[in-house]
Amino acid sequence: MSKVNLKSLSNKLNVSVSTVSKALRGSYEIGSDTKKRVIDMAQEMGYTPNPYAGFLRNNKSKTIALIIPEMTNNFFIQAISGAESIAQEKDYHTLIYITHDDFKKEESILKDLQNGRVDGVIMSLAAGTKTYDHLNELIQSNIPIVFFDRICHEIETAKISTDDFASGFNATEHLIQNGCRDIAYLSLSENLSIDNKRKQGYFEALTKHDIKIDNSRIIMCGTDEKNNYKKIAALLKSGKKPDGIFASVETLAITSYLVCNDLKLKIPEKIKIICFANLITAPLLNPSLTTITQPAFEMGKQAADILFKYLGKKRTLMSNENIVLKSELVIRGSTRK
Amino acid sequence: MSKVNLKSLSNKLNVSVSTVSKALRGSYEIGSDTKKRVIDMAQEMGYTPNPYAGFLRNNKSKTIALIIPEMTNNFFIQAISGAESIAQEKDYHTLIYITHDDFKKEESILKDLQNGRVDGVIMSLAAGTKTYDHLNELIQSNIPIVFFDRICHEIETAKISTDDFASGFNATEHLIQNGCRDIAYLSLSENLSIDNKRKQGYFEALTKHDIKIDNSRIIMCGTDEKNNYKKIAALLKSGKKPDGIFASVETLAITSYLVCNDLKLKIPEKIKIICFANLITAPLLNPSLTTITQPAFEMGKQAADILFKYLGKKRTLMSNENIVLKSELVIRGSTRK
DNA sequence: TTTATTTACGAAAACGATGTAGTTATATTT
DNA sequence: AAATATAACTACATCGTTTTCGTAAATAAA
Repeated sequence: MSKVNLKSLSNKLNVSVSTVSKALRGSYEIGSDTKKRVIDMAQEMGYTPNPYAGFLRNNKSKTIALIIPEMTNNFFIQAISGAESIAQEKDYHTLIYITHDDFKKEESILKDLQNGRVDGVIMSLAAGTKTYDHLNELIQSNIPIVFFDRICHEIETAKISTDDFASGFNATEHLIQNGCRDIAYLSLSENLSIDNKRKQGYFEALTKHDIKIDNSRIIMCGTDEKNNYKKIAALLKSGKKPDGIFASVETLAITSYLVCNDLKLKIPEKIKIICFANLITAPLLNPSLTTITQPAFEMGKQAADILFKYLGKKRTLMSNENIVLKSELVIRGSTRK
Repeated sequence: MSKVNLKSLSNKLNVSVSTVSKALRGSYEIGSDTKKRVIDMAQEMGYTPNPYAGFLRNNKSKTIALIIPEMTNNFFIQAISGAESIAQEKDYHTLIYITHDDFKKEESILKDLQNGRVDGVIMSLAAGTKTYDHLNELIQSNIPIVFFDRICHEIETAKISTDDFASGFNATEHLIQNGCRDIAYLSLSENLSIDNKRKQGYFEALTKHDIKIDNSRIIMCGTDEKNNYKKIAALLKSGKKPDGIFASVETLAITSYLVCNDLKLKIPEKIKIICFANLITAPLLNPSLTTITQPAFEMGKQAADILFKYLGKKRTLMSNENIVLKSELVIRGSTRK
């Protein structure tokens, strides 16, 4: 199958390459009969433009990048699903990158995007990210970034997040109201602002209800499941185990459930669990899991919307919008009094 | 930030563009001192090559496409996760497309890929796909396709699947051995070979155990959750409801659970459920869900491996490999006798 | 009829990187 | 010293588009 491009079309039709190009783009410069001839022939020969030629010419790739920390978290799946749906609507293509919460990987991915491979980036920070030079460099290369969920306050750009402080507060207060007095907070990473805000909300609720803050109840988990299991198991095996667990992310709640299963610790009788999660199976778990559920799909959509709004305009600076959506506390069996 | 490209580098260094290019690619034609000068300057100015220029020149994009039917299925998430991990290893970029099980969408996505946007495609067919012209066209445009799971037998290329017939047989026999005599099969789509094979396995097991095949027990579900709910609810509300359900995909089992919850139908006492699934929460459900679990991550990896092996070689035809991995039957509470 | 305008097209220069085919020097061989 | 080889570079065409700038013919205005 020989290549069909503008040149081969122009040969067949005995017109110039520019005429073919203009005809296909519907330029007013081309007569309507010629236009039809060209379009028909293009159809017949199955012409599709070489995307990269156009990108090179216009410095526009019609491609965006989605950068997420991991795939084993329904929140991110739903969020990229939302972003992808908008991209598809806008006839954009979507590159996906997983950082596995590794700073080095995030850095190298961004570097790879610097020279115009994408028109824009939608991302959520890796847990391991503490410095932001790589982000600034990308923006200085004229590639806009929209953050969602794990946003970076230090960068001036658009950010979509949820009311993490309030949610952390509500989750904790919900546990307290259902009888918990000694609540452990399972943290994913100290680097993440969302984690810190959730934790601040947790502190605030404890304070409000006159419960002494005990820093040993902040369990520093991470991305290594086995390690998390060990830490949570140690917590729940200890003599003075907590009566409530507030897991900052989905996987930590799942691991907590597994530990409780293995230790034959009854939820919610012996310990109550609440968790940030977008699990479809949350209502079907044993017991059903009380969650703070973020509007993940909507967040992805809005992130994409903002990005495309910006891409439509010409080269102003991306504004420092800070969109905050509300999460929903869905009360289920795991926190029953 | 003005653009840094070969030309701007060559200006700074007072050498030609070709020298810069060759120096950066380590050509033997360039003296070692010049080489160092160039490389240092490139480093200093933060040069990264414009990807599209190279693609245009070499007709290679270092990009692959992952095309999947949906994201609300952990199988696909794990599979693309596996494929992405290999792509990242090989320094390839990964475009992702969701067909939402829609043939038209699949068709238009493939058309969009035809002119060299990607070097290869890894995909799973949409449930709505019955004709394969769009697939053949892509291959004729010299873009190789590797199928996984929802493979297309009609196309000569590499395919990664699991032992669906055997799994269907085993799942059904497992139900029978635990006392079921009237098993409903929840089908996703008649178009999909995997669905048909699973169903054939189901038939075979029924026959082996002298259970009459009843075609009204084949419930044609689809991608519309609400509709599935209605159909399953109708099935379980009817006077002669089945004593076992074999769900061909994850979501159908989840919906079945929801229906049973709402109808207060006890699993596994009143009805047993088994399902193809890659749910992390399967052991935590109420009751824990017996699954046939496919090696999804491994399938994605192998699909990518084969694709890259082919991309490494020069332009032979893609061989008609048919790799079949084994799924695992994980017995849990939902099929307990 | 002469001059301006419109219509419909073509030539050619980008976009940025690569690689072939020169072109100088310098070094080596005869 | 002349011929040849080698080292180290440069010029330029190329990939497939898009787009600016021409330009010729046809039409309209003077």
